[in-house]
Parts: sequence; C-alpha cells; structure tokens
Amino acid sequence: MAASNNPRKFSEKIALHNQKQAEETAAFEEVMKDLSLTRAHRLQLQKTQYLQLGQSRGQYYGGSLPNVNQIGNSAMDLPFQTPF
Amino acid sequence: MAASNNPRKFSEKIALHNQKQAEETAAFEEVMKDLSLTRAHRLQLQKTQYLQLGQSRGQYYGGSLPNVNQIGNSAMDLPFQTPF
Amino acid sequence: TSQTSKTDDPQLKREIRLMKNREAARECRRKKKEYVKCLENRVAVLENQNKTLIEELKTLKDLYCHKSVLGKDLQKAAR
Amino acid sequence: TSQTSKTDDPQLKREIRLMKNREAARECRRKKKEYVKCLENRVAVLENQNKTLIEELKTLKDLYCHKSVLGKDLQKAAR
DNA sequence: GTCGGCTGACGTCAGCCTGG
DNA sequence: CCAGGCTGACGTCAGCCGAC
Repeated sequence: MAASNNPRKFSEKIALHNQKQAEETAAFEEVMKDLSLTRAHRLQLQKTQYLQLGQSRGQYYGGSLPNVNQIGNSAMDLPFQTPF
Repeated sequence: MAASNNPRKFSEKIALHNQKQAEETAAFEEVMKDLSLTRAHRLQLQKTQYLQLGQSRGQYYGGSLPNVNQIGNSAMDLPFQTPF
Repeated sequence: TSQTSKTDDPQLKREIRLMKNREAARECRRKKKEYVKCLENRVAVLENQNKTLIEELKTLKDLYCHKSVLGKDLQKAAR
Repeated sequence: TSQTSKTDDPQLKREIRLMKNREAARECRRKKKEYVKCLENRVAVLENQNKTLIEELKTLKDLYCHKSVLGKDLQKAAR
C-alpha cells in the first residue's frame, strides 16, 4: 500500500504533498521565468522601436505621417482585432 | 473573535475556506470564459481569413503571391518577433 | 433545608458536566474531520485550477511567440 | 519452574503494551498535526500561485486584445 | 496463520475565550 | 467576575494491514 494515492501513514501523506508541491512550484516558476523573458524582450524591442522611430520616418517620405496614437501600443499590427 | 483571519472554531474555518474557494473559482471561471471567447473569435477570424483567401487574391494581381507558409500562423504580423 | 431544586448535588453536577463534554468532544471531532476533508478537497481544486492556468499560459505564450496553435484550438473547439 | 525469562508475566506484558501504545499515540498526534499544517501551508502556496497566474493571464489577454500594457510592463521592470 | 506498528474513535482533564 | 462552550492533549481500546 506504499504506492497508493491515499496512503494510511501521515508520513507518506506529507511526503506525497511535498513532492507534488515541489513539482507544481517548479512548473510555476518555469512559466513565470518564460513570461519574464517575454516581457523583457518586449520592452527591449519597444525601446528599440522608439529610438529608431526618428530614423525610420524615411519610409513615410512623401506620404502621410504615422499614427502617433498607435505608438506605444505593443499590439498595433495584429492581424485581427479582438477587443473583448 | 468572529472576524479573525484564523478563527478558533472549526465551523468558522470551514466557512472561510468555502468563501475563499467560491471567490477564487469565480475569478478562475471568469478568466477561462474570456479565454474561450478569445479562442472562438480567433478561430472564426482564421476561418474567415481562410475562406476569403480565394477572393482577396485580387490584391496581388500583377504582383507576387502571398507567402503560403504564413497562412494558418495566427501571429504572423506581430510587430516584433519573440520566439522563446 | 436541603435545596435540590436545580443541581446542587456535586456528583450529579459532575455527571452532567462529563456528559455534556462527551457530546461536545464527539461534535468537535466530527467538525475537525470535516475541516481536514475540506482542506484536502480545496487542495485538489486549487491543484486542477493551477494546472489549467499554467497550460493556458503556455498556450498564450506560444501563440505570442509565433508557434502554430491551430491544432490545439481546433482540438478544443471540436469538443 | 515459573519461567519469567522474557515477559511471561501478563501484567508486565500489558504495561509494556500500554506504554508502547502511549508513545505511539503521541507520535501519531504529532504527525497528524504536522500533516494538517502541511495542508494549510499548501493551500496558501497554491492560493498565491493561482492569483499570480490569473493576473498574468489577464495581462496577456489584454495585451493580445490591443490594450496598452506599457504601464504595467514599465512598473514591473522598474522593481 | 500470528504479531507489532499506526491510526480511528472514545472519554477525560485542562485551558482559552466569549457572553451573561 | 465566572459559568459554559470548544478545543488541545492525553491515555486507552479496537481495528486494519503489512511483515515475519
């Protein structure tokens, strides 16, 4: 009965819960780390975009100016709009 | 002592846990509902894009063909690439 | 005179007190058992929600990182 | 002759058994208390993780829905 | 099969806390 | 203040289950 999902001894119950908690905490921190990297990368690219904005204005030469309201909106070029 | 965060009576502990669980379940289902709507909307727009692909080909008349590899990729026009 | 109107008998008072504490102890053990089951059930619920939220976060992250998510979307829309 | 080599005395055997069960009961109550505390701590941890995951999901969903997230990003990057 | 380790449930004592 | 309600901790009995 040692490998049962609901052991009888309290020691085994504690061990099972500690094991599950360790696994879940690992998965949680993994996802949070990835999200942190995504955020950092997004921020860096936003800054890059912002700093290169003065130089990239050449592509609008002879045309209309870019919509300044969309600057700073990180999802302005998404293929479809889903404003839920 | 009724409004304490760690009551002495078991009844109050059970009531507190049931209350917290109800609130957290409500917030959880709220987020999941929103994600379901986002998914559905995304799917609908993907299908619409796919069905209108034959008609919209006219905009490429006399030019190069659209990149077929990007069809079905729902995030193909994101402003920045973060392939983590 | 000896007034036995209520419970002036010390032995009777003790028996009554023991009896009440006996029943109280039974109810207390019952409530404690129910509380532990409540905790275990709450852990299970939070566990499932945690798993679901992590999976959903992975999906959204992968979606944002240009990974095709059409398969999962169609799979989830099929049911 | 009366052989009292080990524990043939019934009273002594009983006392020994009661003594062992006494200590076992103490240890059992200790472990049970530790188990309940383990459950409560696990509930608290899962609670915080779920809250964080839900907040993160809301942020990603709002980001995907064209809502400006620059403020939160800068706020989170500042600390 | 029996025997010993753990645990469920009981009754009792001691102590905390609140209502009266 | 203190009588009473709940609970923590104890020792005991009964029962389960694995090891011998």
